[in-house]
Amino acid sequence: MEYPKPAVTVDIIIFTVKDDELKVLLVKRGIEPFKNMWAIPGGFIHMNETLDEAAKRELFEETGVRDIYLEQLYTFGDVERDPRERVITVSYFALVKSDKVNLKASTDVIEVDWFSMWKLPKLAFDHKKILEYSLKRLRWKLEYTTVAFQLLPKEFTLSELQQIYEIVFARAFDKRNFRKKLFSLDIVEETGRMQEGVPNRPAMLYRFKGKIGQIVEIV
Amino acid sequence: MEYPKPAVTVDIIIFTVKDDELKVLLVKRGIEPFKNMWAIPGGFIHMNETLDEAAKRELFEETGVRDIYLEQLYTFGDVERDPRERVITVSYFALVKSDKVNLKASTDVIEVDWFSMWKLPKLAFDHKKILEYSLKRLRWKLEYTTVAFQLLPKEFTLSELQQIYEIVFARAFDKRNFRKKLFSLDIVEETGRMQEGVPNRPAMLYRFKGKIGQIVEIV
DNA sequence: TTAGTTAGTGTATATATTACACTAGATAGG
DNA sequence: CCTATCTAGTGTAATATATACACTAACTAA
Repeated sequence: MEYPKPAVTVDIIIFTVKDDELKVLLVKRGIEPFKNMWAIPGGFIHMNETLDEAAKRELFEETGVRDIYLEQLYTFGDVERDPRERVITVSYFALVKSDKVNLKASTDVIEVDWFSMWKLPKLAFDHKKILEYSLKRLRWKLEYTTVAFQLLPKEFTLSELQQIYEIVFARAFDKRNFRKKLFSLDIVEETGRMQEGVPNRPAMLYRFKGKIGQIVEIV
Repeated sequence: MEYPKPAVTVDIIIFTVKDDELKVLLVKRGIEPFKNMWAIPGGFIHMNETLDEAAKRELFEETGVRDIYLEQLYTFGDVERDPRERVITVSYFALVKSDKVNLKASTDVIEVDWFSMWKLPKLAFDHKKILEYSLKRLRWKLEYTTVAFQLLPKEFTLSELQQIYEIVFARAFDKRNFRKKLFSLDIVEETGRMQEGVPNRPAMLYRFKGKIGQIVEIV
């Protein structure tokens, strides 16, 4: 080993939509530096796993969820971003259905919780910057690809889908235009079944028939 | 140092348009592994520089060019991508005007040259994969941002600009529609001066009046 | 039976995209 | 100096896409 090497971590920005809000999963650190402060979950990579594998492992450790939409976001490598030593972090972002998630404090973590993107606590390291960046990417992804369906169950109503978009973009869309555009893309189909147990007119249930992440302009 | 750490490099995909072709700068390696094979230029990061700084330094070392459009592309971290040891590489891509570039073989490099993207030699490491990815990003960038102006001198004709697009996308655009769209974006202005010394009708010279990298749909 | 709630639907207007062909201004060569 | 060659520069009609907008339908709860 000729030269000193930086440490390399992966950080996973895990988004969900829950209680009509865009939320992100944060962990309260149990160790220094930034002990007792909230941070994006992550950890050091192992020498025998790829970056994607490290990200999947971390995601599973934090949420118990596998086989979810996960993509590399950006690599942050400022010299002083970790006060202990040089640490470069490869960030990933993931979209999960919140009801599938089993929050469990893991090693070096005191507490795990969902936070509204509009009411974030003070964050460790440069994690505020990372979250700002990830919101931009999330919006881009929803606008130009089909990743939003990751946030919905297999069968969903069109109003639920539209709500995801309204929550992430923090603005309203026109119902008729939203549907017109969606149908023109030919990525959803009727299941033939209706909502049950709702206190108002039940909506048709649809299913996604495209490919997650495929590039189409949705809104 | 508690855990083993991977080495971290930056690789710079340096694009130019030259002789009516999209070209990429490659170096012939002077050391093992992959000695005498062509590769994307790059090198290990220093402990006291950020990733962006490392990329700028490498770019300058290979080309003598500074202050050029440079952006992070993707981080590649497969376990076996370097046969010696675990190496993670953060790739960047840069756009340069080829006439500003001063090719000079640097440390561990036998030879430096431009290669057409359509006639690439066999490449070291996973560099073929990296170049394929970078072409996608390049096209995306030209389509949705103003980075193409980085490939042109301060004053240029609209045909020269259109040619950049035709070369990168490997297809023809309609001259009238290309100009109509361009003018509607309000990102170029006439200089009032004309081409000189051309053996045909001289074209108006324009200058870019937008901001490099700003997001606008160009084609 | 009524009030409250969400589902579902169509049209007209404005804007953007596409396809397409000729004239203008310069040089080079006979 | 005339002609051929080359690239510059320009407009319109047809089509496709995006936007703005309001009422009726189906269900539950009181």
